[in-house]
Amino acid sequence: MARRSEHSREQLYILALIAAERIVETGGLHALTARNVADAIGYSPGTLYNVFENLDDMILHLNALTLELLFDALSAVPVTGDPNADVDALLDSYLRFLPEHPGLWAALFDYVRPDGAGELPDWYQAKIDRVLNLLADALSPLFEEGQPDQTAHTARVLWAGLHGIYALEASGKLGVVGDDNFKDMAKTLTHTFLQGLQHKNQGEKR
Amino acid sequence: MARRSEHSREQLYILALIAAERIVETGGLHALTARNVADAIGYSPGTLYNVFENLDDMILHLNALTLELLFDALSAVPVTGDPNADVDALLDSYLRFLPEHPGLWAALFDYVRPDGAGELPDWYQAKIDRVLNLLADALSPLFEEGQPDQTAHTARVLWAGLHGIYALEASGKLGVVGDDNFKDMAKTLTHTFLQGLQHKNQGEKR
DNA sequence: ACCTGAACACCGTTCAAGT
DNA sequence: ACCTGAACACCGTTCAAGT
Repeated sequence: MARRSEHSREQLYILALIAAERIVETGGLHALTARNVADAIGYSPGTLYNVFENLDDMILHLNALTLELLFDALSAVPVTGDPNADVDALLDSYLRFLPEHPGLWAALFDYVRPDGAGELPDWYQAKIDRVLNLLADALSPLFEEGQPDQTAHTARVLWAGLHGIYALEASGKLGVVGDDNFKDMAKTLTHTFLQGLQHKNQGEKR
Repeated sequence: MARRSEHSREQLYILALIAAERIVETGGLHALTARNVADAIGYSPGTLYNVFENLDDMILHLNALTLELLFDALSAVPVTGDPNADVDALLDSYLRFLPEHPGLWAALFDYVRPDGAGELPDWYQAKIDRVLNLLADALSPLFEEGQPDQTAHTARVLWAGLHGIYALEASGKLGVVGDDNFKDMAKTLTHTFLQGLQHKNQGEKR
């Protein structure tokens, strides 16, 4: 049968990702199946495997798109050079982004890759690094020059911490909570953490 | 057929959870299926549904057990009343616990409940609260009396933050990393956060 | 009362067959 | 070259039938 070619490979790619977002937005991560995506774009399951290696690969591409959108949102905030103000502005932008794309966010962080999936591909790694670098730049005035590793490490810690709050709080894993509580917790973490960074030198040696 | 009753309901319950731990330890969360657990304990899939409501319920019970084990480990650390020392001791105990039970930990935090699963049951919520209270107790000297809400909130933030580091770092979602890096990040978060708490009053108003 | 195992409605993935 | 749709080996869950 077939040879429809009503859409190019690139069109199928973007159609699939748009459908995937809608599906996960509507029915959660469990609804994000190859058959559902295929149905949504009017092709057979097999066609997806012409565009993506497998479902894991498709979700990876979806998540890469999310990281791009987040990068765009975060890179739009002006940098003043004051770490408190800059991190706060990034946080606000982040907190605005999340509720606009709950499905994408769930796919980015709730999705667990199969055991044999191996390391993240370089092109994906680069998208993560780009976001982390924005945060590291905002934090950098708190570190002496020539401590890029230390700065990057700190940015990763804060980013991971924020994710943890999202993962536990917004998904209800800590129990009874509204999702505005998520914002409070994110702000507590960020402000307290920044405060700690600024007083690190006065503290006792580890 | 059947009516073997070689094991009581309680025996089946514990057998299933032990098998579930071994399976997730060996083959990851994706291998944790009703059929695999049933095979491992020598019963048919249907029997599991006699003991548990469904697979979600089984994993919830597995996770409750993990929280109990963690509580036991954490509650064994002596409390001195010095928040720095006490939180550090809790952190060390936590960091020792994780690598001893990687499978249990993956089930606790990587498992995403289906959308229709509803709120966490009270008995499960209680297990979470018990662990969080240990952390809140250690932090309490940093807060004035009569601020139990503030203390609990802060404990949740730190706990969620640590989880985020585990979730992103130990699962490779931030990219190239060894798992000893996880410990470094956990310590950075905890120490910086504690430092921030101690200097909160001197800081500028939010 | 307890357990089985077949059945139902799903999965991800592959691939011969068609155009 | 591209797409289909059947096929394979799986899922979670239910339930008539057996002891």
